[in-house]
Amino acid sequence: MKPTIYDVAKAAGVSIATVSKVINNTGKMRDTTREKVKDTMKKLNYQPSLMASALTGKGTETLGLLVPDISNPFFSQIAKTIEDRAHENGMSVIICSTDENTDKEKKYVELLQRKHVDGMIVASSYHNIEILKEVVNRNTPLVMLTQDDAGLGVTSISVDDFKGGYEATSHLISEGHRDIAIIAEYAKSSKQRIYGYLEAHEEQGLETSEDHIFRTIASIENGRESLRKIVQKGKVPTGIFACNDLIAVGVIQEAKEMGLKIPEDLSIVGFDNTILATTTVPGLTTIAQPITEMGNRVVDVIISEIKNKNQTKERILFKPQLIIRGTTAVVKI
Amino acid sequence: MKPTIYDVAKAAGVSIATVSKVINNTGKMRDTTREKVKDTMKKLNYQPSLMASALTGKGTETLGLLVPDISNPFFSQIAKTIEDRAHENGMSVIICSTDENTDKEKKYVELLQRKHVDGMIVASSYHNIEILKEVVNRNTPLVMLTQDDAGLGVTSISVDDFKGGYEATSHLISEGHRDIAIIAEYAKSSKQRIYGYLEAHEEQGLETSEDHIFRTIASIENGRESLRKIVQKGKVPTGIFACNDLIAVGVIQEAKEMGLKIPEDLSIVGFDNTILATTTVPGLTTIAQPITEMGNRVVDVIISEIKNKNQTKERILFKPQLIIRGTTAVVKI
DNA sequence: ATGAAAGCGCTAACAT
DNA sequence: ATGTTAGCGCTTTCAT
Repeated sequence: MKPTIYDVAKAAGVSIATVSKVINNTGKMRDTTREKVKDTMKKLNYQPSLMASALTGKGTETLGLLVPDISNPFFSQIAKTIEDRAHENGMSVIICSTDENTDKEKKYVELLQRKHVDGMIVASSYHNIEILKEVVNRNTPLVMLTQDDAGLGVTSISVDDFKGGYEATSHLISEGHRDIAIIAEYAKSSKQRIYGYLEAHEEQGLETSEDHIFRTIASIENGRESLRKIVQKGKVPTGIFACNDLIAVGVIQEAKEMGLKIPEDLSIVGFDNTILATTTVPGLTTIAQPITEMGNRVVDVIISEIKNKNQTKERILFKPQLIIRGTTAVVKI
Repeated sequence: MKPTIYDVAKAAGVSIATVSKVINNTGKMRDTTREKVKDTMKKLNYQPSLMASALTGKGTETLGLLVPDISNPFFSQIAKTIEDRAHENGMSVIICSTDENTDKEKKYVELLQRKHVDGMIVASSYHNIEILKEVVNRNTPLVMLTQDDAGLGVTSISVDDFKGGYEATSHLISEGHRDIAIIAEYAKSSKQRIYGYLEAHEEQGLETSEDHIFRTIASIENGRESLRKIVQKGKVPTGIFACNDLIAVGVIQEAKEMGLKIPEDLSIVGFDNTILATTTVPGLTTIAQPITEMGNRVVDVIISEIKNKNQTKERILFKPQLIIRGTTAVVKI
């Protein structure tokens, strides 16, 4: 079965200390010895146990990533860049989908701690703050992605949600829309997007009303349902700002089934600029998050925190970018 | 910092053996003792180290999952169900995207072994068979997903690719298409789909030619490029069977830019039935893989292999299902 | 019913 | 230059 350091030592005729040294490329020794050990490692197909070494104080070289749902394209896309960057740095990542469920979050966070992950990236939004605080107290580097720091005093990386909401809404307003609904998520980030939505209206001296603000959880089905709710409320708005692409797609699909023409009868702006935004017809006008940059950055940050703890914490906001495609147009009079 | 079993033992006034027993719910002891220990575990917020226990022979409660690319919706969707099912069974999963790169596969497989994963699910297609053999030899349960067993003698779970290819093609043929191209991947599964494509033709006494078989790697961009190549070759076929939805979407997009009407000028069938198939316009006719069932099944299998090794190995084929949407129509005369 | 102690595979000080 | 040894946090057998 799996050879251990002892097997290698015996086969190479040296002590385990020597083997350990060649594994870690530390210490000094005769070149011939090093070669001999390397050879026998290869011959035995020896693979040092990361668990054993982690137990002696070294890291586990694994990162934990908490997302709401890995099957949501936004998260799978960002997970991919996180994974790539992590591997470039010799780390792998355990992905957990919380389904925006506080119990699951708790369970997964504890699990990740028991697995001794070297750091945790939290891109999931429902929080049991106490749990996360525990993590921080226990000195496990933790950074928030797509989220504010929830009062934890950790660094957070996200897009400028306020600005994104502002730009999405301003675009609609500039096209003449005066009756704009917003479908947000429950997450904090959505709150900022709502504020941006409000700000854009206010700036133009436009009224807003609670009636135009809807909330749901990200999924195509929920997007459809939201549109149904909006329509039930009475007058159909001319524009909808959906706080993510998944919801926007749902709105598009439902609108079509209702016989609403897009963008003639209804303009839609999404958020995220995932792969979905390019596959709808018309293409989805949306607010792009710099997914790759954010993913890379978050692992850079967490790795530097792992290397030398107590880095200064920051709140990093990336610039959102309005991508105009076909789901928005000048409002019909 | 993190409390250990010693801290708990000391605080509770018992030995670590006793604490271990309550952690694992083994052995007998006075109820009061058990309670006392439980209480102090709670008070100290103690979380047993999985690494330490793994080192003593228990499992790591971790599964490794190798996929070509987690940002491909098919894989992120199946990863989600795998993750869910795994967690239901107290296991978490480390996901690695190989990018269909043999070197990466090798690197990740070794990594996963060093991390002592209890089992590995391989849904990635380019194989360094030797590496995988090593895994099997070392007695780490391994099951192939979406792939045949590559001569490893392990159980494999996939859709019936041959049948899927046959049905996709037959559908096109039944709509009157006589000039059908196929865009496949390099994977083994694609080979089966090609055979299905061939079979469907043969059954109808229709000619086929190598000229109509194209290969690429799954991505929208490669789908677009493939269509360009097909067009360059001369006569544009009336039907295209793309071996996955991503490629199909690329074909649709490129076709539109070329001014080709879908399905009037070109009928398209995809494969997978991912979220993308519902967002295109028209909706994508595609071959559905039972993603949830396959995902659940694969973890059930691997878990039973982990529990009692040497399960009988099988080749499990799920039934594909043709989902007719809007990208296919009777051929124009 | 409870505890002492050996051992899992490795690292890192300390000897030689 | 190389080896000895004491942990790391836990499980498990064997005593008590």
